[in-house]
Formats: sequence, structure tokens, C-alpha cells
Amino acid sequence: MRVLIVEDEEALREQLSQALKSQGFVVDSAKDGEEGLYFGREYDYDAVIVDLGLPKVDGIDVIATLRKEARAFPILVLTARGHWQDKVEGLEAGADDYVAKPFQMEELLARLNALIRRAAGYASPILAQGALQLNTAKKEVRVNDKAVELTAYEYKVLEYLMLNPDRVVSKIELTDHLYEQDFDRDSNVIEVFVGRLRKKISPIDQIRTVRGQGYRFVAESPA
Amino acid sequence: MRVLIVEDEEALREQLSQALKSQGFVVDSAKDGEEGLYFGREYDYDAVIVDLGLPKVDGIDVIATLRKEARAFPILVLTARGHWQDKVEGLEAGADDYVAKPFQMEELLARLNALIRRAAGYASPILAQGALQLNTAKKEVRVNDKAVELTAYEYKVLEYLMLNPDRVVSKIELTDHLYEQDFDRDSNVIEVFVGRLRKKISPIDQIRTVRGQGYRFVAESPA
DNA sequence: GAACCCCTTCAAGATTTTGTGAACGAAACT
DNA sequence: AGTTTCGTTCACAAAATCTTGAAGGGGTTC
Repeated sequence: MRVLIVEDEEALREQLSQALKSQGFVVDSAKDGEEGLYFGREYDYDAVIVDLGLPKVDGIDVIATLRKEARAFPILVLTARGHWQDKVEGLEAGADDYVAKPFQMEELLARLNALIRRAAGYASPILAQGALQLNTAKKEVRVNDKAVELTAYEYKVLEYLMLNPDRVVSKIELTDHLYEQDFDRDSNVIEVFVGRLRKKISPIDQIRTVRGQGYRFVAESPA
Repeated sequence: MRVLIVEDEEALREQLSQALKSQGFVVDSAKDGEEGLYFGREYDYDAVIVDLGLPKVDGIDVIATLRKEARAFPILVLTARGHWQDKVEGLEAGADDYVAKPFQMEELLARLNALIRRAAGYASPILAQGALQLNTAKKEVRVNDKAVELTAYEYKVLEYLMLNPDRVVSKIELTDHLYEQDFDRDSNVIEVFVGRLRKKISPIDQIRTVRGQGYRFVAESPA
């Protein structure tokens, strides 16, 4: 698996590169849009990670250009939190998925792998856990094969938990990832959403609360 | 687990303190080298985080002085990125590891936990002793491979004992490391928790009481 | 601009965890 | 054996945390 990273900020680029290499990927990295374009034209990748907001040639342009030239590899964009439009533009330009910065490395890896699998046609963008299915592309949730309507935030909470299975996710972590940075820390929105979510996806019982620490999505139904 | 933070920049100090507390640490914080030195001399910590480049007494000096006085706790230094020499000086003065600022909180936590474990002689984040396994990353405990639910304090007691195996740990030491400093020392909470713990992890029998002195976690299952 | 949906906050109530004091029991000392 | 000291356990009180329903507000749709 060969991946291209287009990211101007050195620290992040290195960190990404490291993480991906440790997952067994072969990594090329470009420090700006121009380099990115060069690499993207020159080689065929299994996936490309592009940070929007790059010097020289904008990330959006890189994507658009590559797509115009019929490059088909899956593209994952990194957007700065809050720059909501970026993500839309990115997807319109031809990206396949996005992750908002700052992100958890695990989440990025999970999404990247999903993209690669999808592109290879092996698997669907569906995260399945027992009777719970989450179609990350359509943002659709199914319980025992029956579609369940979730609101945007309910969905985000569920998706985040499912992308981080078997790990305790604190409420702070959840708010950090679902909201703009300065969201009120001692609100109980998260609790409320978890409550509603549980009700909507019942009888699924995989969102466990770990008192004092947060919530954990358990992958397997308990014996 | 009790940690000392020596950091002059208030925002970062607070953020660190927050993050560590949310991970279950008891945190003391010092705003300059002088305070840091005072705390470091006064109490015993499971780890100390020192920012280099502090007002009054330099971080390097704090470390060197404490080491000269035979303080053995693991020390993690924070260095400004690019100040390459700092890191070297810090390690030479007796620090055990370093993290360059700015850093991802997860990385810092991972390194800190690793330091504490290593100081106790464990390489892996899973402390295994016979049929008892303690996964310090997930804060999960297993007995004969079956997960056991512990409350926060039950877990803390067990973790501390397991990190100090084959050594008598007094009740005072336990309260000092597990509670804020002004906690009533002649309460019998510790006894109560040890009791609850023993019940929950039975039939494991590795927490021995040493009359008049405290408790000892024996490493091997008895013959 | 009315109706609707979703997000957010508040606060009461439920639940779980933690801490206390007292009774009980086991070892150590005389 | 009696006494003292220390550890264990229990039941309850107190504190912390989670859950839930209700209601207000902002934005969007028709």
C-alpha cells in the first residue's frame, strides 16, 4: 500500500508519515501543493491525504486537477476545524472523505483503511457491529436491517464511538471532536445525545458508560 | 498516581493538570522552578513533568538538584521545538524522557505512563502477575482472562500495589499517592477498598497484609 | 411569519461510588 | 487467658455522576 501525504506543516507531516509507516504503508510526502501535484501525477497511490490550505497550489486545486486528469485514487482531505466549507469544497472537487483537524490518529487510520478497501471494491463503507450497521457514506444507520433516523449530532456521536471501539472515549474528547474548540465544557449535551441515541438504536446495548471516565462502544455483544 | 507539573505558562499548566486529572492522576502544580523544587523535595511523586526555561530557577537546575538529592522519580521534560540542546541538557541533568512542544496530549500521556511503568520495571502496558492482568492503557482488569469491573479507586489501589510488587506499601503511602494531600490520614478508606478489591478479584490472593506496616502485593502466585 | 426540527440547557431523580463509624475478629503482648 | 492493638467487614450516609424529561432558542422550510 502506497500513500501520498500532502501537508505543509512539518510536524504533522512527520507524525502522519510515522504513523502510516508503522502501519505498513509506503509513504511519500509532499510539503506543498506543487509537490503534491508532481507526485500525484507521477505515481499511482492507494490513497492520498491532502491538507486543504496549502501554500503555492491550494489543496482543492490539487484534488480538482488530479481528478481532471482521471486519477482515481481515493482522496482523504484534512480540514481545519470550523472551516466547514472546506470540507464541502473538497468533496465537490473529488475527495472521498474528510477528517477535521485536530484528529485522533486512530480515526484517520480507520477512515483511510475504509477508503482503501472501498476503492478496491472489497468492502463497503459500512461499519458493522452485530446488529448495528453504519453506512459512513450515506450517513445512514440500520438496526437489524431497519433504517433508523438520526439527527446530525446523534449520528456524529455514534460514528465517533464506532470508529473508536472498545476504548473509553471521554465526554471531553467527544465534545472536542464534534464541536468547535471553545464549546462549553460543562454542558451536558453529550449525555443528552447519548441518551437519545440509546433510545433510538435500542435494543442495541453497545454504548456502555464508564462512570467518571466516559463512554465505551463495545464491539461484541456480551455473552 | 501522583504527578508534579512544573510549568510557568498558566494555560498550559492548567491544560496539563486537567488532562492528567481526567486520567485519574492526583496533580500538584508549580509555577516556577523554586516552587517545583519545594514540591519535589517535600513529596514523593510517581512522575514529574518539568518545562525547561522557567523563571527563577531553571528547569535544568531543578532536575539536577533533585537528582543530586537522590530523588528517584521519573522525570519528563518539555522542550520548545527546535531547542535541540535543551533536550540533551535535560537528559544529561537526569531526566528520563522528553516531549517537544507543542505536543499532542495523547503522546504526552503515553510517554508519561510508559515512564511510570518502566520505573516500576515493567516494559509492557499490561501488568501481568499470574492469573491477574491489568491493562493500564484500557484500565481494564482481568482475572483468568475474564474482565472484572472495578471502580476508579479500586483500580487505583490495585494499580499502585502492582506497580510496587513485593514491597510493603503503607496505608499512608497509598493515601499520599491516591488522594489529594489534605485527605484525612486516619480514615479507614484504604482498608475498605482493599477489602472490596480482594472480593472482586478473588480467588486471586496476592494482596497480603503486613500487620502494622501495610500491604504487599506478592508477585508470584503462592506455591 | 408560522410551523417545524434540532440543539442546548436546566433541573429533578436515579444510580453508583466513596467515605464513615461501629462492631467484630484475629494476631501480638503480658 | 486477658488485654490491647490493628485489620476486616458491614450497613449506612454523603458525594459524585449519569439519566431523563421538559422547555427555550435558533435556524430552516413552506
